[in-house]
Amino acid sequence: MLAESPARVRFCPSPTGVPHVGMIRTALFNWAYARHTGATFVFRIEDTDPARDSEESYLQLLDALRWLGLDWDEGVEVGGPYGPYRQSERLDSYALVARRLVEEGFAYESFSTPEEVEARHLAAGRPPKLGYDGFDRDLTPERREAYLAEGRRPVLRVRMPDEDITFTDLVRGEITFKAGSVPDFAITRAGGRPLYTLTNPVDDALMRISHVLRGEDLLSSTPRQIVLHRALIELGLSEAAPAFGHLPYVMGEGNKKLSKRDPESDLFHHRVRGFLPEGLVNYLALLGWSIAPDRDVFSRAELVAAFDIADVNPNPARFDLKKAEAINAAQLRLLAVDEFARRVAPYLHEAGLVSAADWDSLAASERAVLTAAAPLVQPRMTLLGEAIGMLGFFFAPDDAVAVEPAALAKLPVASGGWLDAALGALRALGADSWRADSIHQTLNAALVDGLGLKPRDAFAPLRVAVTGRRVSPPLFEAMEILGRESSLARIERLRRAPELN
RNA sequence: GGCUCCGUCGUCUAGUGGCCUAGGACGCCGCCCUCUCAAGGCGGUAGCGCCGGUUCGAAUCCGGUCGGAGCUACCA
Repeated sequence: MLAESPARVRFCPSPTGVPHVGMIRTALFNWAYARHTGATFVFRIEDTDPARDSEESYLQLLDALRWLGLDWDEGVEVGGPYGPYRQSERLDSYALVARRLVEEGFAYESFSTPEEVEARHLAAGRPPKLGYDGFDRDLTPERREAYLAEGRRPVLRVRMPDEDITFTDLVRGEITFKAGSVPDFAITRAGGRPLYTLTNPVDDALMRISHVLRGEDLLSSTPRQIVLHRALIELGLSEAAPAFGHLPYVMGEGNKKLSKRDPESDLFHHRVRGFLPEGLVNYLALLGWSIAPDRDVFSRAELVAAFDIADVNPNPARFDLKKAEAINAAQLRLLAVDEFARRVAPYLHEAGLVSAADWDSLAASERAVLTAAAPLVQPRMTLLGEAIGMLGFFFAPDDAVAVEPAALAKLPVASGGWLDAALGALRALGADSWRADSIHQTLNAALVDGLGLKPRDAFAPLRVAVTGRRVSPPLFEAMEILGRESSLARIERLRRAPELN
C-alpha cells in the first residue's frame, strides 16, 4: 500500500490579458479545496508563449488573488521546494523530459505539415479535419534524413495508445474517450520550444500535484495528459497521475462562454465599480456550488468549512450581474460600520471628494463626517462606488453642490414658499438644538402641521437643496451631520434658484 | 463531420426512488413600513426538454430522442 502523500492542488494561469472571472472562479475552487482539506495550494505561471504573455498581466494576476484573499502556499513570489514556478524559467526541464520521451519511444519526431495531413485524409476518402494521422510514427532513418536535408524541422508528438482511456472525474464521474479518437499530439513547436501540452502535465508531475481542478474547456485534453503522465511514471519522473475534476463553464449573455471582450468578464471592472472581495468570492462560489439548500450569503471561512469538490454541479453557470450585486449588497451590510467607512474612502478619494484613500490619512473632519454618515448609507448601497453619489454632497462646498437638473425640474412651483417657511423655522432653531430629531419636529410643525403639506411634498425641496438629489440619505440626519450653517446656506441658495422664482 | 460534456422556475441552485401538489435565492409584481431611496416584513409570479422502460411509486434509475456547449492548432 502506498503511503498517503499530502494532497496538492494548483492554479496555473497564463498571463495573457486581464484576470477573467471564470479563471478566478477556478482559482477560488482550488483554494477552497486546499483550505478545506489541508492540501497545499501551488500558484504556477504558464508563460510559454512569449507572443501572448506579459509582465503586466502577471502582476494583475498577483493583484487579483491578493485582493480576493486567495493566498498560496507555494509558487511565484513565495517560492517552495519545486520551483521555479514560472514555466519560462523551467525550459531546461521540458527539454530534458522531451528527450527522454523520444528516447524511450513515447514520443517521436513528426515532419508533416498540416496541409500534407489534410491532403492524405482527402486522398484516402476521409474527412479532412480528422487531425494528425500518425504518418511519421515509424519513419525510416532515410526518410528522416531526407526531411532534415530539405530543411524541415520536426515537432515532437506523443504516441497515443490504441485503447479507450477512462478516468473518474471528480465532478462528473467516469468518463471514457474512445480508442482512436485522440490523435498523436504535438508537445513541442518545430525548433523545440515546449507547448502547453507538455509543460502542464510535466509540471503537475514534477510538482507532485495530486488533484487537478480546472475548467471544463480542458476536459478534452485530459486523455492526452493521462497518456503523458503514464509515460512520465514509466520514466520514473512521476509517482502517479493526478485526479482530475472539471469545473463548469462560466457563461455570459446568450449561450456562450463569458468572453474576454465582455466587460463583465474583467475582474477589475467589478472592483472599480465597488464590489467587495467578500462579495465577489461569495458570488463566484455560487457558480457551480452551493453551501446549503436555503442559504447563499456566506463568509470565506464558511466556504472553506463547507467546500467539497464532490458537491460541484457540472452544468454551465451563467454570470448574473444582478445576483452578484445582490450578494455584494448583502456582504456590504454585514461589514462593521467602521470597516464600511474605511472601504468607502478610496472610492471617495478617487472621485476627488476627500483628501486621501487611506483612512488614517484622512482629515479629522472627513473622518468625522464619514463616521456619522456611514450608518446612514450602508443599508442603501449595493456597490462601494455608489458612495460617490450618495455622500458627495457632504464634501462639496455649500455654493457648489451639484443639483440634479431632473430633481430641480420635479419640484412644484410652490416650493419656494415652502422653503421660506422652512428657513424661518430652522433659523429659530439654535446650533445647540441642531439634531435630527429636533430638525424633524421643527420642520413637521412648520410645513406639515403649519402649511398642511404632505410630508413627501414638504421635504422634497429641502432634500434637493441640501443634497442636490431626489434620492439621498435620510434628510434630517444629513442636515445634522452637515451642520446648521451649511444646511441653511444650501436652502437659501436653492431658494434663489431661477427655477423657483 | 468526429469526440466529449451538459439538460430542475427568466437566472443561480436544493433535490441521490416515496419527506416534492418540487425548496431557497436573484429578478419581476403587489402590499406594509416610511421624509426620498434603500433596507426590513408579508404575499404573488414561474421550472423537472421530450418519448418510452424499470418500479407499488420517478425530477431522481435505464434506453432513446431533441436541444445546448466545448474540443477537434507547431494557443493555453
